[in-house]
Amino acid sequence: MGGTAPDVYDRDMTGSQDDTLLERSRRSGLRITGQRRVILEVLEGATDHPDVEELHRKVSAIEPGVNIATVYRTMNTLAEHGLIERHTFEDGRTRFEPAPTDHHDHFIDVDTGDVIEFVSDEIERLQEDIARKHGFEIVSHKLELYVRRIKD
Amino acid sequence: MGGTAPDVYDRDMTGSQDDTLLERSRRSGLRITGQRRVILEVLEGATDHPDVEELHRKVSAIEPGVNIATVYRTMNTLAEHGLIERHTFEDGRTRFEPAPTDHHDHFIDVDTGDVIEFVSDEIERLQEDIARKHGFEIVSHKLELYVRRIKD
DNA sequence: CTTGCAAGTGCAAATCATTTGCAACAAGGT
DNA sequence: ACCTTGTTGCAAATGATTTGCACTTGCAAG
Repeated sequence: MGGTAPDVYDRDMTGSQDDTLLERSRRSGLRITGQRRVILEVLEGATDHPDVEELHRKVSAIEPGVNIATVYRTMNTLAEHGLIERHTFEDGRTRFEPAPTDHHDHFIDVDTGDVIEFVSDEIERLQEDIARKHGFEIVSHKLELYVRRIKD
Repeated sequence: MGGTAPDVYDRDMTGSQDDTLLERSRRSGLRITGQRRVILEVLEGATDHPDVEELHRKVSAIEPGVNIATVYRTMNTLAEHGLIERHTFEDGRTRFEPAPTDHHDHFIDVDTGDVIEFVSDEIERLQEDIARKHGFEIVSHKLELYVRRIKD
């Protein structure tokens, strides 16, 4: 039974310094500007998968005057450097999350719009099998389960 | 990259009423206008999952003068009636396919852009399990495997 | 510290995909 | 043939995202 649900994300890296988005950005050679610092902070603190507008709102709450075009540009830059991941769910809007260390898929609660992450090695394995059976190798994949909470 | 032209539309008319998009649309109470007839024809003949522009191009080739807004509106109407399905892959554009009789998922060939359908009951079942384990019931889902052909 | 300059930013205008208001039109029942 | 109502064309409106341009600012080298 590989059914344990890993809901806890362990950010603690043994011995190493912090592995914040900010540090990783710096290491990627990005310039750390005032507005970027805030954007990164917000991004890191977000448990959900915010879209640009949401980010811009939260960023503006901390430091007003940051243009939304800057948020757009920053997201693009970060994505190019592999520091964040873009998602496009059914709703159309593009949403982001800090680059995950381990792969995971998403539940999208159709009632609340919430996005919840989950992992299943079994499914991952099954996907490989199927792809191979069709003569493909998997480059990446996306699994989205649009769900509704069961009430009892 | 339109590539190879798929022009064999084999329609089995054995004996009784066919189950074309056109017929199903008629049954759904939609008015069959000249432009719709063409759009439906193109849609049915498409093996790939065309986007609006692609559709409009192909439709225009058969009958010029069909406005792209009409294609957009028709796709929305068809989708509302469950006659086609909308997809949003990584590329951003919204693409369509005639409503599948049985559920399936997609391989997207990252080199060619081709979209190939596949089914796996095993995966379907596994998804149910996982959702239930998290206290959800599945409303719908989307599985996209971005793949590359294995050459040996 | 200064300083130079490329990277980053603000702002507005431009793009892209998609939608919509409205007047003209036509499908399909009567 | 007639009427009602769904459809269409067109152009203008949206909404999300990008871009040109002039102006800052990080930051590394002096």
